[in-house]
Amino acid sequence: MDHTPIACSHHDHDHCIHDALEAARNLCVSRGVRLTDLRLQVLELIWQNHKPLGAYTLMEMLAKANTRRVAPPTVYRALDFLLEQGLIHRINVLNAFIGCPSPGTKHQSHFLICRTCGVAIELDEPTLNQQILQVAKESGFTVETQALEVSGLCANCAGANT
Amino acid sequence: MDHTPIACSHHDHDHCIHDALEAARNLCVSRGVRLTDLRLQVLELIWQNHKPLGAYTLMEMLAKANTRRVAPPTVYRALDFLLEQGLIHRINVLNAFIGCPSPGTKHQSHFLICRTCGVAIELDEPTLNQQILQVAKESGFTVETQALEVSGLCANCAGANT
DNA sequence: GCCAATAGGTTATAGAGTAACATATCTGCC
DNA sequence: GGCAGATATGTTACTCTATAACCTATTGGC
Repeated sequence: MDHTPIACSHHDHDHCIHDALEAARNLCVSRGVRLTDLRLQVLELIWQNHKPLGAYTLMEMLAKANTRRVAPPTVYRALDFLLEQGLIHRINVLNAFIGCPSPGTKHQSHFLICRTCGVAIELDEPTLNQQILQVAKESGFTVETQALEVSGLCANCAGANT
Repeated sequence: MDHTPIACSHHDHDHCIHDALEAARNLCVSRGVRLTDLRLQVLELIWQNHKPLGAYTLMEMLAKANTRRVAPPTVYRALDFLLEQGLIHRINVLNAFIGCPSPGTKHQSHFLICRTCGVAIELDEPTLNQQILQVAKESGFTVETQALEVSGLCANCAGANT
């Protein structure tokens, strides 16, 4: 059984971007929070592809897109907002950020990360989530957040090496 | 079912330290690599408790223990060695390092991390590991390393709040 | 239109990690 | 023992990541 993830396959990525921004707008309206120009722009840049982007990379991209140059706190505040709203995830192992394809629902932040092409594939496996919660429970541990970061080679990159 | 992890219970921690250092010495001898004074000292400091320590914290501890002041590359090289030998793990979400209680065997780096007391509990759940590998396989992904970092409250800290 | 709250701008600095090169120490070999 | 090559550590400087503190601008409700 081999289900190639969207992130790894040829696809209409404009569609991904459009959907993500649309979902973000709706979510922010329904929650009564403000998706400002800056926040939207940062989210759009993050969605440029399925690869996590660092804060400083985003700063450079902002500087090119706009005339204005943005200082670190500005971009970090936008990132903090997007994280709080569950619109993006932080990939700890890369110090980088990636868009969440299903904001508004539960986020366990489970990723497969390719060390060659840099793509990060978000998993949605309730069973895995349940098992982690179960294991934690057995240790008397109260789970607040989870971060599973599996590093290796995606199907494309592993295939190219053989 | 509730198995309080060692890290969270009262225990003879000198025993933990002793065992860890003994295991490290044996492992290094059997592999023909050099567990130098510095590396041993760093490992010992990391094992002071069951809480991850940052590289700069370790530097300060080294400076206090010895007269000599150690520069970042020195401590990072020791940490790199210990990581390579599987004697410690890196906790990405904390930018910190913690001793591995079972070096020499497979390391999946699965942790429960308490945000209050800072303790990090290493899990040893082959079933969980298998499931992660299975999920990755279904996406055609070749796993090289895993990092599961579950944050929340340990049994002690959760109990103290109720 | 005013006020309080929220968002963004600015400067400076803290924290984490590494590159590049110099020196020391440890082997194995003669 | 002494030498050579490999391994380990010291040193300086720097890059990358993130935040503190303070100020200004914008927004939305009254």
